[in-house]
Amino acid sequence: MQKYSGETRILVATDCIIFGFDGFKIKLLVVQRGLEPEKNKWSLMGGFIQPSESPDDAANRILELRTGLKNVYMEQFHVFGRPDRDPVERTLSIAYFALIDIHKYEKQLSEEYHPEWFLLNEMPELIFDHAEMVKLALRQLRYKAALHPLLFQLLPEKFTIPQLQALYEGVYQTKFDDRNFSRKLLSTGLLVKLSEKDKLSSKKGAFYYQLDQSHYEENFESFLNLVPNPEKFF
Amino acid sequence: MQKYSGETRILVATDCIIFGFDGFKIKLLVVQRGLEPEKNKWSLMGGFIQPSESPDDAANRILELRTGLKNVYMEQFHVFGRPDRDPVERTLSIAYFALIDIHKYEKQLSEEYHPEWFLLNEMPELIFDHAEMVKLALRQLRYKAALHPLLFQLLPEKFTIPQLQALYEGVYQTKFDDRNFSRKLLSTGLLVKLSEKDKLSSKKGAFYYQLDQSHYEENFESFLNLVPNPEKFF
DNA sequence: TCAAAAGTGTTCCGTCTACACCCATGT
DNA sequence: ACATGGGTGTAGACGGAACACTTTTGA
Repeated sequence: MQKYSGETRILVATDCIIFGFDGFKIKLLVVQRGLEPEKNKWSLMGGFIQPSESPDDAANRILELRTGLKNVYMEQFHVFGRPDRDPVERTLSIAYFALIDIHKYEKQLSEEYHPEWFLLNEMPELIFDHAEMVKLALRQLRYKAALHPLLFQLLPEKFTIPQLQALYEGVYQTKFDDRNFSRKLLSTGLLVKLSEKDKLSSKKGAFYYQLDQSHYEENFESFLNLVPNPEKFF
Repeated sequence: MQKYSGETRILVATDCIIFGFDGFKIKLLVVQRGLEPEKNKWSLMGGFIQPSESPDDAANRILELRTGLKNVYMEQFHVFGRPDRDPVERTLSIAYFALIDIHKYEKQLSEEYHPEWFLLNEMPELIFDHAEMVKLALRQLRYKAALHPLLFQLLPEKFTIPQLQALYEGVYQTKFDDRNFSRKLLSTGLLVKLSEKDKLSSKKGAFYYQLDQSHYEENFESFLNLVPNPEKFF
């Protein structure tokens, strides 16, 4: 079978937006770009799709190549395609995003491209339209996290309710009522209480919980209401 | 500035999934494919992105080219990129979807590619992975329509509440309680009651309403609850 | 004993559901 | 008069918001 003739083929890249939580703040992972133009400037982890790989495969390969991170669940969320978004040559970019527990992946991070975590409001200037991508990804994150039990994934195996609350407060840049938050959270039935307590952040100590994995998977699409008035944040 | 060397460029298409409502049922618009392979088989409206157009522009151009439809608000929703999805040559497809009032666009439809509306459960076989695209788009439609005032757009300027309910019931393939539906709907404040009644479908007659346009625009992102237990439908 | 953080109880209120019932009108 | 579909009223369950209060323990 012959090819489609007379049509223009285009470079297609994927860019990965990786949000992480270190227990206190939400951060974004960026690397130093390895090729001209804009070499050594801060950039999302990006690269070109190869002839025989799917966009999902490309995103995973590129993330590992640039940072060393493996087995991160990323979701495709938008194609950026302004014809002039890359000054060198027209390039479409399929953007992916993910959320991770920074400590859990700490050891995997390779130094080759100098990956670095930045606080959202201390982000350096990013190349091309990457700042716009981050903005849209954050919006998407807030949207999904307001409706579904998504942020639970950013925490270590065992975590306390105040930690999870800090995470939500980080994502939405606001404060929630501790008392209602914990009650709502427990009422979801997604958590299993452990006997151990975390005594570091308070005198009373907060019980550790872990995800009820099977419950979590079957309720992943269910609607939560941990964030009051979510539309306020979009 | 030179080009990126050593990278493979890929064909990129857009495909448009157009859902329509004729007052009774939800339908999908498809055309007969104009080129080999699979020429004359049923297909979504698709075509290749040109060098200097954005994906959004391409989707609009292609929709008009294939069907004659102009000024349809479409939303990008997913990239389909399995390397072998097009047997001729690797092609990525950026899928767009939209919802329209069939009657409103009836006159614009051009006959060149034999566009035709099919009921969702009477769809012919579609080429490539187009059936999968439709399935995902329908899921997306149900998701968004359960949360936001989206379906209102599918109706003519003036419409009755039972008509709107029939539309929701078509999208979710189920029945809602008429009494609660109309009360919830009115409580959104998005509708303006007209003095005229539609007497065709009942003896008592149902009042016509129209969208309160300014309200609608500012509340487009607000959350509705016209669909009980929406997670049931995903 | 006091301070600090975790977490529970309680009250108020608005919203959803289910369903009885009333309304308007063509036949 | 009565059948038909359009719509309102109402009672009970439920869940969220606000906030007083109790619990635990280190200093």
